[in-house]
Amino acid sequence: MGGIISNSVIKRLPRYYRFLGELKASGMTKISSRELSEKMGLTASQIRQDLNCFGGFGQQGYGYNIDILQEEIAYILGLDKPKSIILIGVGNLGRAVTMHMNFESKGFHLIGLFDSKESIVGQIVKNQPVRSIDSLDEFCRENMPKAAILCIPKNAAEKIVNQLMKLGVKNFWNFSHYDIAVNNPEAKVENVHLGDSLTRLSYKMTNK
Amino acid sequence: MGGIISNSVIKRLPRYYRFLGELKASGMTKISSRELSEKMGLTASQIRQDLNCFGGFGQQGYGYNIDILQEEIAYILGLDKPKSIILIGVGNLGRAVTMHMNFESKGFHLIGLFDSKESIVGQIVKNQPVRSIDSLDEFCRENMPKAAILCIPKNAAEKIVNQLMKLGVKNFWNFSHYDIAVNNPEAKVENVHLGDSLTRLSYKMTNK
DNA sequence: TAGATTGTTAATCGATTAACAATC
DNA sequence: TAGATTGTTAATCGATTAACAATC
Repeated sequence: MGGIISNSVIKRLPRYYRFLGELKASGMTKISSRELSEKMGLTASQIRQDLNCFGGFGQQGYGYNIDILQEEIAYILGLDKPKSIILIGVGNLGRAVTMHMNFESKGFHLIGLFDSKESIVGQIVKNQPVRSIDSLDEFCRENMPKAAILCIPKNAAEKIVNQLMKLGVKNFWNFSHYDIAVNNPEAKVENVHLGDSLTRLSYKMTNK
Repeated sequence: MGGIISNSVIKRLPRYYRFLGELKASGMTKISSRELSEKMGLTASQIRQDLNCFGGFGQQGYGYNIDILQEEIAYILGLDKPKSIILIGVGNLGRAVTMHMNFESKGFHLIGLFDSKESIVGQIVKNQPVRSIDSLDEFCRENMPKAAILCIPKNAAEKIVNQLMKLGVKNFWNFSHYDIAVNNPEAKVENVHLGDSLTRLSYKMTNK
């Protein structure tokens, strides 16, 4: 426990967290690796391996306590830690992300919205004013956001990323098609590439 | 060539496709695996292994012809095949996906929008009327869509998925939190789980 | 031809699965 | 105690990297 958790495990953790939440909501208090494996479509072996990365929370002959396990995963994922975040680009996608996402449940506080378009600046979205991109420097120096959501086109993204990196904002939820990680090794990036995702669906539909 | 392409390779193909498109747009006609590896942040070895899954398109001492390679990847991904798709749930997210995504460039035709809300049905989004979810059966029998985009809440998704499966719509671009694949082994599913993605960003920000 | 770079095999690395002793 | 189920080690499987002969 406390060791290095592999990337493969990390990718599965949010899903464990969700499933445990549902089990909890359904009134269950414990579950075995076998039961969970059937519900999630994984092997029991993999579940035991995964959960053991961060210490033995199961009990032989009994299984896992759902409450304790979920709390532990929340801690590993940092969901309990407050994290401020801003969003750049309040177009269709940015607006949807702002409205749709439950930031608070993951410990995020969305503290600012920015856009470059005259017609969008000043609008109120989810109780927040859309600020001019020109005020980004000042806002960041005052409010020190920890992360930024990029809902802007590829060609605008490079400049904004450089600007944000200089301001100390080095964590990105990246919906743009700009490849942040290749050019900024110190940045932490989570990409959501909708185009690539739809492309993979095309592959799956085409091949067998 | 023509053999089984592993899942790991498939995940990388859309990105290859994009990078090759950019190189083409910049006027280049050929590239070596080493050059491409530097641009993409991969190893040259991996690129050669990946590209060889579908036959030898390189030339020793020369490299790869960008045009030919990109076309080949497009073919593998099925981007050239016309595929009709409908979207269920024209809320913030569904609206953004409808407006934002370039379906045609991936061979998709978005042929119908559906929602259950009185206030949304009848609206025009991207030149298409939002239809009542009550007309889904009739529409599918008439138009035989190949795939569906789900932008609906988890609790509505199970019913809709069952309905669509019965109608022969078995390919899903799934933005809902309903786990289609676990309950429908024959379905082909590409998940976009924004909550899990933001959760992973939380992890990256929290841990070193 | 000489140089470059692929295609491909072999070596390494990591992740998943299986097995079982420990133990609740 | 007996039965169940974990924690953990070992075996298997697959993916990535390295190496180099083939060849343009």
